[in-house]
Amino acid sequence: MKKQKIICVVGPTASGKTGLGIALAKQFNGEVISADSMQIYRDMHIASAAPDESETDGVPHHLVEFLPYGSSYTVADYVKAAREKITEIASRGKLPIIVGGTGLYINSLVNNVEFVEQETDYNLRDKITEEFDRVGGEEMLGRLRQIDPDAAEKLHANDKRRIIRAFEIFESTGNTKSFNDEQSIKNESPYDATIIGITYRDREKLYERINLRVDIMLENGLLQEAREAFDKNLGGGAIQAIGHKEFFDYFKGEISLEEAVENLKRSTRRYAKRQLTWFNKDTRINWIFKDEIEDATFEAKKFMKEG
RNA sequence: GCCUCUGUAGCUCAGUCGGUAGAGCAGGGGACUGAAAAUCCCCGUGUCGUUGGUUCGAUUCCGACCGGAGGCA
Repeated sequence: MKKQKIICVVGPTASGKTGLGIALAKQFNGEVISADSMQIYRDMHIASAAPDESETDGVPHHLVEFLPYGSSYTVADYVKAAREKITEIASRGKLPIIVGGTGLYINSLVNNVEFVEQETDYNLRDKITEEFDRVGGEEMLGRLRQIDPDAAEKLHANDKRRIIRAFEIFESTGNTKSFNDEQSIKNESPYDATIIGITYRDREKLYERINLRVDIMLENGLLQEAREAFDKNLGGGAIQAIGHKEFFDYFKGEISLEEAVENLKRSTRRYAKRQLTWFNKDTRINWIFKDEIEDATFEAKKFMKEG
């Protein structure tokens, strides 16, 4: 079976993924599928740095700003939607270009992780969470060791979310997390992916870009957008976004605007660092260092020819 | 000019009754399979301003010098 050719553009925030993705789409007759866990939501255009129409320059963008602010979305939802988009784009004879910084989403898609067809059971999750809060992490990890020692071994007692999820899987599917994980990657990926990573060799330069971008977002009305999010007071995935929550303490009068801005810049820097940790271990990535080369698009094209 | 205080990790500072030092923040490294921009784990050597002296031994005591803050003239 011939594999479907796809291009992925990954990297930390503020590295220039969006621009590179668009440039490649224009030159190779492609369409962009976002792999960004925040750009999926509406009403956070500025904070999520979703591309403007002036930027996209006619290149179709998929899975961007299509969900209501307060809704929930999961990796499984993402992978399913992205696969459909890839098929659809390819059927039109165009090249699918995945652009984004959410490592979990990209990895799951490219590695063909197959999730169990099942809705998230939030009631079950709440129930297990209550139990966790009652007996503590050590006890819960001990119990997990009884049913799924392999999973337990990889987790720390403080890793509440993952311990809870392990029980959630066991109780809802009857299988252990480690069994499910194993099953999920049995089938070979249908994609022939060329992965291009973009970043700066000098971390300081990346951080300067981040700080600058936050200032620009503020000029573009970030505060107003955050204020609206604060007033909406909704749950869901979007409330986790960097760019809104950092202002909430300011709106409550607990910190100054200056402090809020500093917190936002710091959160973004730390996020970029985590993204780099994620991508750095993926040996398939062809890296482009923006502070060392003159033309990122030209460099990216070389990798595409090799692939 | 004189007096007092001060100079320790990138920053703010603690400390050593003389045996070469530690917190917070910043930062670094790692993990990651249904919340992932989330969540979790690990990481502190720095000419203790410079230079002499006392001492077995000085970042710690003494002197001078060079910075900084304040006070008196």
